[in-house]
Amino acid sequence: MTLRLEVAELADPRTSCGQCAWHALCLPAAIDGDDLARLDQLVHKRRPLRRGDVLFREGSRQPALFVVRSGTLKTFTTLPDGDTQVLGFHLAGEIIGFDGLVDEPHRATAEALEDASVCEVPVARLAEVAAQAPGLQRQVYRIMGREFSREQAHVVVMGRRQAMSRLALFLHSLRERRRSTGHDPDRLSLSMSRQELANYLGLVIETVSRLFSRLQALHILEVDRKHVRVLDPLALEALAQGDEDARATA
Amino acid sequence: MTLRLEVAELADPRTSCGQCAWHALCLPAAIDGDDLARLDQLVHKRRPLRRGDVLFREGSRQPALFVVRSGTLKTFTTLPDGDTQVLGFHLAGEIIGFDGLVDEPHRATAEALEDASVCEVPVARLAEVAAQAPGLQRQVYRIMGREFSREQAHVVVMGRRQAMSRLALFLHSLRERRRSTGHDPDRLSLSMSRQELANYLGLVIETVSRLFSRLQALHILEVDRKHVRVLDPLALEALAQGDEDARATA
DNA sequence: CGACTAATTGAATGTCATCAAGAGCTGTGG
DNA sequence: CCACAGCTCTTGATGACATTCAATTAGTCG
Repeated sequence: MTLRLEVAELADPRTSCGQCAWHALCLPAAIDGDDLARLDQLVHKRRPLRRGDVLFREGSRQPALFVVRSGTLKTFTTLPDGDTQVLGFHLAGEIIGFDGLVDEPHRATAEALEDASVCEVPVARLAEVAAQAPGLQRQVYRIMGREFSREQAHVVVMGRRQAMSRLALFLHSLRERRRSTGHDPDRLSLSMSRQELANYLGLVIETVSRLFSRLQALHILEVDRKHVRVLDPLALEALAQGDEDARATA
Repeated sequence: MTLRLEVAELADPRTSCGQCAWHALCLPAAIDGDDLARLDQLVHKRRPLRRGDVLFREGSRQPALFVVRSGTLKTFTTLPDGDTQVLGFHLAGEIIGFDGLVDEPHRATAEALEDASVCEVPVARLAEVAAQAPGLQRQVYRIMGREFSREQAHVVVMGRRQAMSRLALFLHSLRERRRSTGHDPDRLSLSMSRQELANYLGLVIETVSRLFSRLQALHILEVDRKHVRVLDPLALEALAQGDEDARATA
């Protein structure tokens, strides 16, 4: 049974943690029995989101974590001058909300890029249960470390000074995420707009558009709006590392 | 008694958590009595570092957090092509090591930029104690959220497309950190090299050097090697927001 | 079908990287 | 103490690449 086949189940708000497809990546990994039952109870909302819906807003206090069950969300922050910075795109299986963990208001706004569903886990009660379930506690730490690394990866992407390298690195990370969830890594669906992607990468929309065109001309990608097919992963890797004259190798 | 006067105390490896100047920012905040004593015991190493010493290395497994007591460290990661990316500069009072929290190897290397001292907190035993001390548990979460926000701030800096804006934003954040520890926010000491700063900002060293010269010519800064004096904070703010023609307002 | 938004493409400008040289520190040994 | 080597940092000239401005096309929704 692959993950792909479980879309219907993922959309069902009544699925318990024990049955959920994301079990291994999520909080309940490594716990069972009574602890699992308690966790299941405190995950009190499994709410559906429509495109554009806001899950939490900058400045709000709402100490909760959200597990993305299906769909994609973005998080972004607003600067004093009104500009925004996209901080991340969050695919199914990922967990967001660490920025407003305790007492601190959220520094980011989370918005659905497409129809999505999430589980809400109140931090206060999570902490209670975790205190009595060492396995859960470890898993909370593990996931935090994972999300922390994801942030660092974003910094690495933005640290590249060649626009092509940034986009290639981003596409590479998307491939990895697809692979880790059992999907075809060469078929990517970009749920964000060009504008949002450009912002995430620290570029302007025209540059991103041109890069996609160039990757298509080089027969490295096949681009159709939001659907991208990776024809030459090796060339993409080369570009990610800054080999500006990478040609299609296939 | 200001924090400035406690340098000697900070350097003393025998200082207990309860007496430490960073008490309020660190793990022991909001706990006391027996819990504090237990925490104190598990913080088993208070080791001094010399410039260039490596605290932990990329790929190593060593589930521990490190509290910077004095001095400055940098964390960086190495890319497949050998390039490095500086991920952060960590001043006294900050806590590092979240990227290798559980089971996962560290993705970053931590190195002292100057003589420094840190407390090491083994994660496994921290979790044990935290399970019995809700206040400590909350504090762990709080600090994680704080460090998470710091990472996001780095992304925001790199998201700016004007080099001047990035540097100004960085200097602004340094001022904030100075202020929050009770120091004069207008006297900054850059413990990192120009190269490391440039890398952190996603720029090359020459650009950073030119920016400092320009800020000095505009009478916004007074720069002497690693010592920077902020003459015009308002102009700096303006530059951070992208007002390219900010002039000294003082 | 028509209005609106998103994305692409083109031409010109500007900013930052690159290449290169020189100045300023730092440390070492005679 | 000074001389010299090695390093970091600064400054200048040039060019590449991303941004900006502008126009067109494609796609979406009423």
